[in-house]
Amino acid sequence: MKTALQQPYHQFFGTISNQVRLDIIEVLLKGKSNVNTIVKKIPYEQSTISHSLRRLEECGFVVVEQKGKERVYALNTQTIKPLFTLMRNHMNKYCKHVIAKKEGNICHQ
Amino acid sequence: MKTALQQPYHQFFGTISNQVRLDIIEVLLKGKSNVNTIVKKIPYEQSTISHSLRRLEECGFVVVEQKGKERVYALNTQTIKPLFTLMRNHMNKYCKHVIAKKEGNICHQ
DNA sequence: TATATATATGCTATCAATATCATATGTTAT
DNA sequence: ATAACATATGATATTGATAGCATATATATA
Repeated sequence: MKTALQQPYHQFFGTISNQVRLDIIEVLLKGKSNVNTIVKKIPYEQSTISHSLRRLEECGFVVVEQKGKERVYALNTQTIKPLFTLMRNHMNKYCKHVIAKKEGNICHQ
Repeated sequence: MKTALQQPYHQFFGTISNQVRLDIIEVLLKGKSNVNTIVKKIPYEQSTISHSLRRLEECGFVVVEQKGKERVYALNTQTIKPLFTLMRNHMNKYCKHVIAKKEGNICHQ
C-alpha cells in the first residue's frame, strides 16, 4: 500500500542502494569519466551502466557533459561525499557488527 | 554480479528506501512509540511493522527498550535527522523537478 | 553519404524485496 | 497454571527492481 507521502525519499535512497550504481559512484569518486571507461572498470553491460547513469542523473547525483562523441559523467560530490561520511560514521558508531560481516566499503575519504 | 565490495551501503540505504520503513521513521520523528501505536498510525500488518523495525534496528536507525509487555522503539535521530536534512537540501538544489511530481516529503525540520 | 564509434532506449526474463498469513514467544495478571 | 495481551518469527505468494539483449540514436570521420 502507498501513502503517497515520502515517495521522493524512496526514489533517492533507492537509487543509491543498488550495487551497479554504487560501483559507478566508486569509479566516479576517482574523477569524471566517459561511459566506456566506466564499462571497462566494472563488470556490467554497457546498457546496464547507461540505464544506471540515467537514474543517477535524474536524482542529481551525477552531471553529464558532451565531449565530441563521448559523454563525460561527473559525480556531484556536494551530496555524495557528506552523505557517505555520515553513513560511515553511523556504521562505525552503531553497527560495527554489520560492517564486520562484509568485505569492505565504498568510502574513500 | 556481485563485487563483494560496498555491500554495507546497499544494506543501509536499502533499509531507508522502503515505504513502510520510511513511514515508521516518520511516526518516530514525533517521538518514541510502542509497536501497537505505530500499527494504528500506518496501514500495514503488525507483522510487517515488526519485521521492518527489526531491520531498522539492525542498521542502528532505531533502538528498543522493553517496558512491561510493550516494546518501545525510538529513533536514532543522531543519524536520521542530518541525513534527511542533507537529502532535502540536495533535492531542493538539484532536483526540484522530481519533488514537484510527488505529493510531499518526510522532512519535519 | 556511408561507416565507425559512443551512448541511449524499449522490452523482458529473472531475481530479490516485500508484505502478509499463520504461528510462536514473551510478559503480566488472575 | 492459564488466559489475555503484545510483539516476534518463519514461510511464502506476489510484487517490483534489476540487468541484459536487441536495437535506435547521436556524433565524428572518410
